[in-house]
Amino acid sequence: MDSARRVTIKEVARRAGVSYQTVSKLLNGQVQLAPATEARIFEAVRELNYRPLYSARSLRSQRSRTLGYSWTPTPPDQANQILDTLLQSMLHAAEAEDYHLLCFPHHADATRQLDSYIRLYETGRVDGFILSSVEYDDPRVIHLLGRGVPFVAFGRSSAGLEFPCIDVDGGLGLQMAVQHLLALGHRRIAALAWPEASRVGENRLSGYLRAMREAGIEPRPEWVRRGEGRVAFGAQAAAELLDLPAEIRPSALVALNDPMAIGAVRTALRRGLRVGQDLAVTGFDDTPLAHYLQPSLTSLRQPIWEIGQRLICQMTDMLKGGRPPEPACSLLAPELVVRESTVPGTQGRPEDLIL
Amino acid sequence: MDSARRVTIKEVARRAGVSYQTVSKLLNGQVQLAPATEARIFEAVRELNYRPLYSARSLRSQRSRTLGYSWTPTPPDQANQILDTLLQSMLHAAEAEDYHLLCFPHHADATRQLDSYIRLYETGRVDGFILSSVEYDDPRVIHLLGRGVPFVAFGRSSAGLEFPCIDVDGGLGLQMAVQHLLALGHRRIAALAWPEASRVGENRLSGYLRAMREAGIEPRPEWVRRGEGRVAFGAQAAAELLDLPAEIRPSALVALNDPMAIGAVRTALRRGLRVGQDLAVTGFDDTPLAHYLQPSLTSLRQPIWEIGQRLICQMTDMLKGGRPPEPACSLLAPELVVRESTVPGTQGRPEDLIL
DNA sequence: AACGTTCGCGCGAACGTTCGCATTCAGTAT
DNA sequence: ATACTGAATGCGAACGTTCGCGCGAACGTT
Repeated sequence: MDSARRVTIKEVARRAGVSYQTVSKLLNGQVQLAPATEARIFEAVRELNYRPLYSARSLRSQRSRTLGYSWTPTPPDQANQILDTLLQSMLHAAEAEDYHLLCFPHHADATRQLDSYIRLYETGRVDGFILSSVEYDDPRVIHLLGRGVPFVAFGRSSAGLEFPCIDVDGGLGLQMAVQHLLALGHRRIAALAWPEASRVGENRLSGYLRAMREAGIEPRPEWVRRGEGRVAFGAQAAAELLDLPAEIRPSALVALNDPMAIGAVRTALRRGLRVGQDLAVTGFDDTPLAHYLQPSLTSLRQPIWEIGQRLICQMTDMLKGGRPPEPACSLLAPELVVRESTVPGTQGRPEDLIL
Repeated sequence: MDSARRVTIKEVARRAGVSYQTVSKLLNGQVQLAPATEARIFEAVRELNYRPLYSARSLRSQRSRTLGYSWTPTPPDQANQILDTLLQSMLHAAEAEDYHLLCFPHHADATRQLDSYIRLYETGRVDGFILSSVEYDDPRVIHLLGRGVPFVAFGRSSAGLEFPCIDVDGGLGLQMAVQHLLALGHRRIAALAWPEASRVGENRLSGYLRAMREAGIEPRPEWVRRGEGRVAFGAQAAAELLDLPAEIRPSALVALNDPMAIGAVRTALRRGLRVGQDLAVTGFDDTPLAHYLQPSLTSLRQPIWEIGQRLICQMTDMLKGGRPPEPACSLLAPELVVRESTVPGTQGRPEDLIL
């Protein structure tokens, strides 16, 4: 029963009356054959249900048509809506390019983690890697660059290192948020930001400053509050902002992430303010929750699907051309999702609302 | 620069002064060598930084040491906290067994999806599959069983098909929830259930009935409400239950999933009831949200990490033994996570609470 | 008629490993 | 001495494919 011998390319060739190398070349599109022979071969392939053996192709061609991917796991008490979408989009893009994704576990120990990358590459299991959660001076980036291992990263690293990557243009995102608020008539717009050490944070904040200045408004120092990006800080910072004298009290605020925005909304509600009218609020990241909150939260959605597509395509392009990794970093625009926290009565599915 | 020629096993052998086949056997643990030779070989391996080429091993040994995994994506507006944990746990278990996971995209078209599975197996890219989201008479199960392709499933299928699988004992979970409520003194306990067509639902519900009867309480028909497992239904069903005459009005209810439990909590709060005292509520699945709600929700957590481990180990065991897939289905107990919706003042991180 | 050129296909040789026996050699029993 | 044993290593042969080159025939061109 298990004696189902594997169908090899030679059997196909014999049945089609050609040499097996010819079959190989036809299937790899490396040669133009007489229509008759071509048909005979395809028919033989179909009849025998021939499938080329992966390991044999890989051994001979010295390519695995496989990319490695590993990610830092999310703590179980908070969901990662990114991962699912990103993986699916990468998998689909990879399939279209006839590539596959090999996933391997994350290790907290950097040496161990690095060893996983190196081993996969040196054993020829993968042709390259997709990196995510890239940190400043990420050791993976340093070592992979050093060994000439092809990779594409989701997220930029520090200025010193140059490598191909895809990232979301956070500055543009905040610019969009501010312009949205300006269009609604707001003039006194504040920002809830991270500490200055954060590159992503400074990048996003710069978009706020830029948009304000472009509108001819010099953002006051009091309007920029910095702290850790959690709900509690957002609530407290919003309280301080609302306590400012009326002539400089913000009527709107942009937060660099959703939790801070949620905190700000809570403060406003507690003070009996109408969110979206007395105080408009925007977040960043578009937490799945943002949709279900009361009021629902205007936020900036990262184009995850497109990011996945680009990561894979950039990678396969690199492998195709055999070009050295070009340090081009593509920036993608986030999408402003307008909801009730800036325009009341916009939408929401109140029947399924959480609390 | 790219002329870094691959180090082969023959070079290692030459340097160690043995035949290359001996090196192979030593590295695969198939032979006992004289300590001196063994040391020489290991040293040569280290000095040359030799790594066996994956495709060559795989070609010769006819094994890929790789498992395929595909999953149905979650709609982007709701997060899937399972996926991340399950993947990581499977990846770690696989690594321990020297296996890898090859992920491939989901296709809505069943034929296309099936073709992905078959192709991966027939090209020798994978030795077997891990299946999740198994449906009734799942076509994947039918075809894989028919072709003798090894696989292990997360979740049982219909009674007609027998195959190796891991599942969570939902009945036991509800039994635990009910026993928890009984221990708190509740006697009139209702259940929010799914329509009868659901196998998972009937399984969970049976645990409710069993626990009640074991406690000498015959559950009244009015106490079992069936509907789609959403927040809205939970809210409505809870309202109906709370409108029952005092002598049969429930003081506690178990929901077969978290959204229904959340709906019930909302109804209770709107009526000014103290949740956890006037009405105790339990959910199922332990949504990440359950932790952050006000009041936080008592729920049943699926042992995802252990499920991943078991899936992989059962799979590798099967491949090791070459045994035919034994249709044993392991059931794992969920964990009851007690929070404020049954025992007020238990915990919660109010400072980070959403709304 | 002799000469390139292109087309269609074939041939030998890898690719780097593991498999299954065969062989050697020392030690022990006959 | 001879034959037997087991431990330590070697040897040839796959595994199924792609690579690179070559060769004959058909085709137009001088």
